[in-house]
Amino acid sequence: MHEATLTIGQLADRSGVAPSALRYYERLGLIRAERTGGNQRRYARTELRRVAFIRISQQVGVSLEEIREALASLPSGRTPTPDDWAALSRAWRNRLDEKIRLLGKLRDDLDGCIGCGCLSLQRCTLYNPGDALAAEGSGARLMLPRPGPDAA
Amino acid sequence: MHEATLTIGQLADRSGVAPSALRYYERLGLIRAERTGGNQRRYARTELRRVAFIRISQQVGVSLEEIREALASLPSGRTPTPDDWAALSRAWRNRLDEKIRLLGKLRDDLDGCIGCGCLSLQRCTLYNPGDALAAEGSGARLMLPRPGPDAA
DNA sequence: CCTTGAGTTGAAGTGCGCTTCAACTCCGAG
DNA sequence: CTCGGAGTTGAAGCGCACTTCAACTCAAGG
Repeated sequence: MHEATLTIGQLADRSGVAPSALRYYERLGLIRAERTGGNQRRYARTELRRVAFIRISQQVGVSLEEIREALASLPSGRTPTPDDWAALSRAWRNRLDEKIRLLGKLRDDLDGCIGCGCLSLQRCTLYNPGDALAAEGSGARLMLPRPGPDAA
Repeated sequence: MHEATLTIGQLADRSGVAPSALRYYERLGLIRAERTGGNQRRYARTELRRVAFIRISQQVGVSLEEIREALASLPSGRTPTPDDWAALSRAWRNRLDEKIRLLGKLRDDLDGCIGCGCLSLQRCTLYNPGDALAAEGSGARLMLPRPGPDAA
């Protein structure tokens, strides 16, 4: 009881993430696991934190690849300290702030567009997400929606 | 010569949405087009507004299916008036407000968690998927509680 | 030892939001 | 009338984030 490591089922239960997803994360290099003699995964408890970070980041709209890159900034040799995590979280916080700001702008623009009836026009600030984001965000690439790269 | 209707290429140029996407939207019932004798699509200019609404909504993280439902609330008989659009936009505005609120909460929680080191714990408000901050990105995924016979 | 439930793998499937392709038609300028 | 770019279709493919499946092994209780 309360052992040093977790089975995949235990990690799944505690994190709320399906085992299949955890295996998938591992394949992508987002989390790690040791193996028992019988080849079963055993997770260090710190992996719980990584999984939490992954899910939280996803809620902010970050892709797994980007999350992988972020996690790669954690020290590989030692167990990450609270400071290590704080550094990551700060970066995400900026992302959140920027995202909140953009949504606020979108909302205000939407209000404006209700009044002016310009909803269909490109010149409307609502309708040029790329420019609007690039023009103002020092935080760089934010919430470009899914549409393909050459939707031009 | 500023004609009454637009070809798919014209609509694509003016809306910034690829023709293939426009056909896809039509298949899903998000936009409509008349046909020429030769079976080519001709779009009423009001479709521009629908397309704009679609793209804006996607930025807020709404799925095409939900957008379809929203658009279905527009009057089918007549051309939607500014008031019709305003009603839709108001609903979206609420959505934006809610989303902004959730992101703010996420940010504050993240701050709190940096301090308390609870990033890995379920009791952390960050980690409660119930809020379904659906994020944008590839298809709004709900963080479904794991399917399966947990209860069984 | 036997059984049972949890875990293992690679491969294939799913859903969304499209894009690409092949094969064909339309339409307007010359 | 010819030509070529724009348009048409259904079917297939893609990228992401997973899930499901089949076939198998492991681990622990009786």
